[in-house]
Amino acid sequence: MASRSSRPTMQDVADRVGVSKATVSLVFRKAPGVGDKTREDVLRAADDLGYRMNRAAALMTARRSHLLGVSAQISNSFHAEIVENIVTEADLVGYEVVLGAVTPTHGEERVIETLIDFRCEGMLLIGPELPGTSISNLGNRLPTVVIGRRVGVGSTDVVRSNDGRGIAGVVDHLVELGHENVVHVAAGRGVIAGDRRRGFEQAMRRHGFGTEGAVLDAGDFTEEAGMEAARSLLESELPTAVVCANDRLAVGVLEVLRRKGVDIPGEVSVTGYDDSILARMGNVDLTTVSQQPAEQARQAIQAVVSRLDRGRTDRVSKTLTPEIVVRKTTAAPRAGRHSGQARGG
Amino acid sequence: MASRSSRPTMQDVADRVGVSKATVSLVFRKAPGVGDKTREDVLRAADDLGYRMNRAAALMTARRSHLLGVSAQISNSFHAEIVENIVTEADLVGYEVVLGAVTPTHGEERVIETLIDFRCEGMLLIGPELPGTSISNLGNRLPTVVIGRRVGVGSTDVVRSNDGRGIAGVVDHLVELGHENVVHVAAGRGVIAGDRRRGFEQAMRRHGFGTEGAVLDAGDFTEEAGMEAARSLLESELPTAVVCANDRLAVGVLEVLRRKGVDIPGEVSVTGYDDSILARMGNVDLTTVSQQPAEQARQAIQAVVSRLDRGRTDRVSKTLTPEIVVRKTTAAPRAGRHSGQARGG
DNA sequence: TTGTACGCGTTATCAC
DNA sequence: GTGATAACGCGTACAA
Repeated sequence: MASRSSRPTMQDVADRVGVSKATVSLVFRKAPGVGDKTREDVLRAADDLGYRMNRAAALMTARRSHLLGVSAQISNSFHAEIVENIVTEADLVGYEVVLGAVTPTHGEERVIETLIDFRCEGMLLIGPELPGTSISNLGNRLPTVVIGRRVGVGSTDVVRSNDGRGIAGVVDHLVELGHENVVHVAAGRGVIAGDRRRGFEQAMRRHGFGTEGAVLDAGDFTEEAGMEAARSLLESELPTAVVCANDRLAVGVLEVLRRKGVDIPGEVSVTGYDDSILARMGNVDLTTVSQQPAEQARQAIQAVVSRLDRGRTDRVSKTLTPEIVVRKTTAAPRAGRHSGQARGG
Repeated sequence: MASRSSRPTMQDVADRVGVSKATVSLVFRKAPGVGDKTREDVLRAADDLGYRMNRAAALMTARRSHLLGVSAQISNSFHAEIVENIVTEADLVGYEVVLGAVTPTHGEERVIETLIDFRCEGMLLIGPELPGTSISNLGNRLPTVVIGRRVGVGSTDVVRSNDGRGIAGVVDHLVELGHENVVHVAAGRGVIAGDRRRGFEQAMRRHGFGTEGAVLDAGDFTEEAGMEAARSLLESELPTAVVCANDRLAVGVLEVLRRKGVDIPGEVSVTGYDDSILARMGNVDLTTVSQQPAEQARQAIQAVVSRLDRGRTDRVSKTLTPEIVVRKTTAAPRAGRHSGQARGG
């Protein structure tokens, strides 16, 4: 009897049916070249024995792993939403996702190395803050898709939404409402933060406003940074509108302003970016910008898979057009106010 | 020269130093029995060659993998917060986390099977909705810790916060404020939802109120379910307070009530559960219950690791005491109102 | 420290 | 077209 103490192996299944290991392997990989009857027998025997393939063993020699690495900052609900869509899409094309969580104690480089160690064939980076050269190097090692930001160097695939245009839409909206004194709460020196900041500055200048002193760098994309930025704003005369680099910052800003009794949007308008669940719900009702996470996930999977399964080699760079979502945190400024920090140009 | 086209192997490193594979293996596993000079030589050679261990190969024969599987619903920011803490804690004790995302298209069973295939030695389930017997079976296969819920059967380790008591604290708080007409928005038939629902009913009865018609089942823990529940509440006379099974439900409830012009907490008080970022921030300011995610993560890691590294065999069941966090969505009911749905008992 | 026998699928290559 | 045989991959474990 082929019942050892440990788990059944492929050989056990083969013995039971009276075929060779190789045949069993073919059956499990759904490869052609096995007769219908044999195939059925193998599957039944495997089922009887409770056999499951040993992934470590398979991974060791197989050319393909059908594994995709995804690095994301899961505390960001926008990232989480993209991840969910990626998992679904990957499933549809026969791939499995290995998810690496980027946290304050676990940097992106480390997460990526781990994903590679797990033999991922392709890599999806959600909103990476890595330098472009690092991303480019990674892209040379294996098919990589950057989601949500620009990459200046190299030939890595990119799926993103036009951040500059998204922020410009927000500025246009505010200017239409009559705002002249607008401040941007930026999120540090990363590429995404930079694009949004530049988008803000350009839009302001286009409308004839200066940008001197109109940008306040919160340092990163968290609620805490937003709260800190708001406290800093409160130290001098408030602008009539605050354009935040993402929803989390906006939520932090709202939190602090509101606690100080500032009426939103009566006294100050506030906007976010991402249209995350945070923005859509519960008394926040944030005017923000949608980045179509589901669509970005779909395109990203298409991009890796076309390289992996169909040998595509040319660079894909897909830029979606973001859409402003006007909710309740923006309104016309109070009459009689003068512009303060943002001086006319 | 040992430069093949493919990646360098352990043998390449060994050849370069003039030692055996076995020695190199020992060095990389930080095992004792290698002289200091040899160790240094090996590390330097490995560095020169750009050698990285082949995890698949190691996993195939090694007794230990030092991998922990974590199943979580990352769209839930409370889960995400626990995951982040787990990653950090695992790091400190020399383990790596493999994260499985539970989504609408990816059930828990499937996620867990995948984690096992990856050779995880221990499993951490965050707020699982699996039947107790499935969890118990899993616990018999490998060290498992359930986080955030009770498990009636089996001897699986559990780290949780006392949900019944948490909800009771909320009810006490509302009753103290003078509420008599309180409705609970429940989240379906899962264990967590059940505990909270029962906690609600018991607390109400303890205060002398009936529970007939005082529970509205929203079906699950999402914002959408909360919105639907709120619409249903609006069809008849509103209660003076709504106790939701978690923050996401509460946020959905708030969203709909507020859009209908209901004053919170003037007309209706609303409470959540989890003290997630959703509750803490941005105009929501939700009265809720803290479950100490960092502490739960810490204890959960301690639990698996004590089984894995120190051979513990007795069951661990740690129940933390939740703490109510009173914010701005609860207040005394308007004078002159009569109790409606929740009839006195 | 070092041989060296595994472990468990995969992938040629070969026979019918 | 079906299936078998055997070599192979890359560390680990254990005896020497």
